[in-house]
Amino acid sequence: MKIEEEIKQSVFKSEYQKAYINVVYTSGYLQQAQSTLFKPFGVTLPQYNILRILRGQYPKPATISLLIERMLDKTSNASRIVDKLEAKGLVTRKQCPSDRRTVDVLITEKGLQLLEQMDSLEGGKGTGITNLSEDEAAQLNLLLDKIRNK
Amino acid sequence: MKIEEEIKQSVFKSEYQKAYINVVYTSGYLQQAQSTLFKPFGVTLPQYNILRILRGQYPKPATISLLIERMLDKTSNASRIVDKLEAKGLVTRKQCPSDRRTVDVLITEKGLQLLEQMDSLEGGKGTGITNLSEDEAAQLNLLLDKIRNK
DNA sequence: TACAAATATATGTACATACATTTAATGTAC
DNA sequence: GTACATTAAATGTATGTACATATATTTGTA
Repeated sequence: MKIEEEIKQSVFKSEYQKAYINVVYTSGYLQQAQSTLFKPFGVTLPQYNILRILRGQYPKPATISLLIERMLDKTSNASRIVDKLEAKGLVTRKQCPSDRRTVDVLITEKGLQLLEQMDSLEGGKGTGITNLSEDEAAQLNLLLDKIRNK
Repeated sequence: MKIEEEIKQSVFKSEYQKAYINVVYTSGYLQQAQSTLFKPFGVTLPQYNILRILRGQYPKPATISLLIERMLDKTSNASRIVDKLEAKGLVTRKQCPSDRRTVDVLITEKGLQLLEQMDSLEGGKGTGITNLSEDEAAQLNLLLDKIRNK
């Protein structure tokens, strides 16, 4: 559906303003879809993202700083999301001996197994961007990268 | 900057997965920029969005349902955002006489003046999508609309 | 009319975000 | 080596999101 219909606003100041709203709206749309998909697994989207980063590091641990650096939303609070994951037994946290300010966060076997289950879900229909051709997806990536050119 | 560099992940499962992450990341990037811009005015982004909808209706009031329908994030809680705006004197809320279940929310003079100030900000550099040509913005809109084709 | 279903809004709770502050450990200048 | 700045992580607080539930009102229907 066109963005005009989605938010029932027919007039935009410019194609730019429309694009801004469209990016934000589509992001919400995609995240909500994925969040619904993940619900049965008992992890939220931010928690899932942290788990994926940790799997990328595995079997090395990651510090909180590294998690922040790689998170999609850099201003979010990694400490507290790791709290939740730790409470569920999906990660462990222990003080790093060489620099006692930092914390080694490591995904557990249980965490790895959970991700594997969730992968099978993603493997099928994927990320929600199923209506585009590969070329269109690539084109979209170019345009989005260009937006962030500082 | 390319999304690969932004989140320091060099490998994606597909152009689709990359596009998903890119949409979400870029949305956060744009919103954070706008939020920073708006900070001095003492309203958050969701609050600003509600104010804009109310101005669109002015001098007619809007119900909470109408606000939800037009909000970018439809699952958010309009009632509580209106609470905050009311506390700041930017909107008024009163029970509608013809249907006492509904509430008439109306932007105040103070709210209109605030928006006008903020417009001047937006009017200049605009929405953050300043690196695209008009054609590219239009192309982006097409691709994003297509993603949401159910 | 009575009464169940639908609608509009508000509220409770868990989680996350945004941003400032705190605490502890490390690095560096003198 | 003490003093001060820097860094890493945690914590406090206000706001917002997601979702379930509650409350009041209206609508539809037997």
